[in-house]
Amino acid sequence: MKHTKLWYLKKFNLLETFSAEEMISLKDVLIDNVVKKKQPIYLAGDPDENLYFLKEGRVKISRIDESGKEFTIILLEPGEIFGELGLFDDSPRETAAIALEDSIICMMKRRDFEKYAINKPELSFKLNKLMGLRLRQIESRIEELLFRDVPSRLARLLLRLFEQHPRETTNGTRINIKLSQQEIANLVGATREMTSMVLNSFKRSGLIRIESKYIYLIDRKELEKIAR
Amino acid sequence: MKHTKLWYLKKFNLLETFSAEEMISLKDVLIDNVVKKKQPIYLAGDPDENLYFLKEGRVKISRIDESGKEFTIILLEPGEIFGELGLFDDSPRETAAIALEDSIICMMKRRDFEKYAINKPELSFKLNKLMGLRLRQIESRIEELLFRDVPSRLARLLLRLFEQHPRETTNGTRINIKLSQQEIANLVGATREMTSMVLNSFKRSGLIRIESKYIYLIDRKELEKIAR
DNA sequence: CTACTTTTGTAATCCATTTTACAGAATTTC
DNA sequence: GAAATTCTGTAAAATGGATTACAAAAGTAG
Repeated sequence: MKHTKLWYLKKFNLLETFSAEEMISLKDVLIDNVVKKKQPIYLAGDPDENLYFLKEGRVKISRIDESGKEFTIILLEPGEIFGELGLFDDSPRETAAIALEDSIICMMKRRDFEKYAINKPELSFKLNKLMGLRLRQIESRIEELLFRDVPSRLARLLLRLFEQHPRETTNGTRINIKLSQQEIANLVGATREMTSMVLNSFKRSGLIRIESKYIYLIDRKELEKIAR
Repeated sequence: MKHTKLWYLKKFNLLETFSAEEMISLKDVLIDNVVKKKQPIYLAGDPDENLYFLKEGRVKISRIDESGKEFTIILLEPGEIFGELGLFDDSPRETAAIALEDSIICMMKRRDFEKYAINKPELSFKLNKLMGLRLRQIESRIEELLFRDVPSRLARLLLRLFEQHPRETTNGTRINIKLSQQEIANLVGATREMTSMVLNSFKRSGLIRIESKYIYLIDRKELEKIAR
């Protein structure tokens, strides 16, 4: 965790790459879209034609196996780009993107993006960097899955979420997404039951507090100890 | 496994992107290097300055945790590019690249590559595509780790290796890399002991045959069944 | 060819996590 | 605001795989 805080989030708002005029010309290819909570933006198996920008709300990217088991690869916050980033690949998607809250998604045909990218090496570079980052993130997740137990993984997840989706309130810092235990379980790669147990043990030890599905940070030090 | 055989391997030989003249001018920035079996090309923590092309031999890319446990992310064959592909990122490496055989590596400063990429959107595109592919591959590995048991994972690994590193001999198809059980274990995310047991059960059931560390395919159908 | 090192086979024990199975709480819907 | 649904807490039983612990085999070096 070299790049703390919002480093990776803020750095990669790809739309920033475009100038004011370009943004105007982009309007024709960009289409805004409202997606209701729990609705999919795309599912595994869909053809892979668009790129998306999350303007408002929260979206999760998940892999779901035949039996319905789900693993959530990443939670996105506004400003982030998604939609299998390996450009110009016509194979169907292997992930699903699902809105966790009512969200506004802005979408663009891959081909159109490609046109812009040709004249804007900067754009390709940014995308490259972003993908490199995602690659690393996901490699870390594998390492966690293999070498850490559930309490450690959960502590790590919470710390990550406190960094990536923080919200300072009068009652302390909280993760600014309402997550069910099932969603959390999908993020750490454990069962809902196990997640419940560990989460409650964290509560009892005074590491966190949960109020109407918002998780508040109480004792970062101790959480970090468990994260190892 | 949509893209069978050598699809992803052959498609992405980045050096192909360059014309004959360019290759000549590239000679100044490309440096050949011989690496002995078991020697690292780079280790986690190293500054991240070069890109590499594997010309001859085999290289594995691994994550190794503090206690020395290793997980091998990918095995590379000649023609493949490696070295954290998120260009222009100066953070230190998180993976290690280690030669599995005596290998010839061709290396290039990131900055130099960058210079070429600016005038060659095609190059960035290819790299993008490659990274997208690696991203997917690694996401599949996560899914496997979470949802499949060791026999299934091992069967899948073998099938993958028979596709990616095949060698037809008079005694049948074999995986053309000598892998110890430990290496295999690192690839499936299991212990050496477990890997030994399962590998032997595969032998006993007549799915594979092992001769001086080369694994030969006998019964693909049955292997696929176990892979589920 | 012999000694040394690395790799392999196997099996008993242990343990973290899943599975199964409910009951109670909280939310959403009508 | 009652009924239906979806979430949460907990705990006993089952289990897949890690750990531990050696001995045997294979490979390598002197």
